[in-house]
Amino acid sequence: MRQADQPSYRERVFEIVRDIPSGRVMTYGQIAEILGEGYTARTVGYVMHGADSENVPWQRVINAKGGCSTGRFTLPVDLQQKMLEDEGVEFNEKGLCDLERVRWHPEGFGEADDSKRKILFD
DNA sequence: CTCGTGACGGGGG
DNA sequence: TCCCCCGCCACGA
Repeated sequence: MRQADQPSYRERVFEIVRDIPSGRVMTYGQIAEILGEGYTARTVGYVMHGADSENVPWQRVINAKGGCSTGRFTLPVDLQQKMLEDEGVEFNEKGLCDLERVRWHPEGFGEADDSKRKILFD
């Protein structure tokens, strides 16, 4: 089971993903930045590759453009987008969603209050 | 041990 | 605005 003192690289990522509430999303890079210590968007994506067999809401992790990066194989983009739309996330005709609106900020990291962000454009 | 790969990201053309 | 290229790092062959 556990590799003794193995910090379980994958588990770190899943722990954060499980904390993402329905209707919200996080990007690969965002998760990598929070974990730090050698984690990059690239590696987080690698970990998420096997997330479908884990007990995590993998569909809530998308790329920095606001779209789904699945589809190459394993899982179709349409499925992930459909699942997110089912949670209330809206996508435009380009298959992108408004990250400023649906991005989830874990407690203790950066600003959890996205209500202030709107002032920047007002 | 070395080499290539990938559910990414961001800068430049 | 869209497309291409290079950098990042854990993993498997």
